[in-house]
Amino acid sequence: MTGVLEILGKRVREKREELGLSQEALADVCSFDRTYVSLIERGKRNISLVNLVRIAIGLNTSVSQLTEGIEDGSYPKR
Amino acid sequence: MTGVLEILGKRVREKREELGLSQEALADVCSFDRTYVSLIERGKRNISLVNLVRIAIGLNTSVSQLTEGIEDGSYPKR
DNA sequence: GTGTGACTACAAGTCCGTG
DNA sequence: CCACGGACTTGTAGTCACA
Repeated sequence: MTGVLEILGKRVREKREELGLSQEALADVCSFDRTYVSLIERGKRNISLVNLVRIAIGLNTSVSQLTEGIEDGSYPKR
Repeated sequence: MTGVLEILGKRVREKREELGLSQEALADVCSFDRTYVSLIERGKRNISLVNLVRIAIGLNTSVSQLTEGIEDGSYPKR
């Protein structure tokens, strides 16, 4: 019963490493702080939709791909 | 360029009306305030991922469906 | 039944640093 | 190169009275 944020973070990390980017490099592309990318990947931040789009673009993917199947068995704990 | 929030709001409204729900009824299902649903549908709120999941569940759909193709601002696209 | 502005509390996000 | 922390500013969450 992993939370949605952990699932997303895991996918972001996978995608990022596929592209051979460091957290800093990704942060640079998305104009995020380097520590923020770290927080997202570890599921520590409840990312907003517009930032989700920025990340998706930086990873050369789409929001719907990043969030595919994310609601199954993982209702947010608020 | 139409913002991603407007696109999302439009889809939420479409889905909601398809189900024959009022904003109040949807808000009830998602445990949101009635006015918050209104804000989302009008694209006035940069909704977070966990709330996106709640809305998706309340609408009997998925986050990835709601966010399909929103990153390039090309809404209808077919 | 819905749109809107305003409001407060707290999370998001930045910037400095450390091991 | 990354995890993590402290201190800080910006913005969202969530709600209300009223249009």
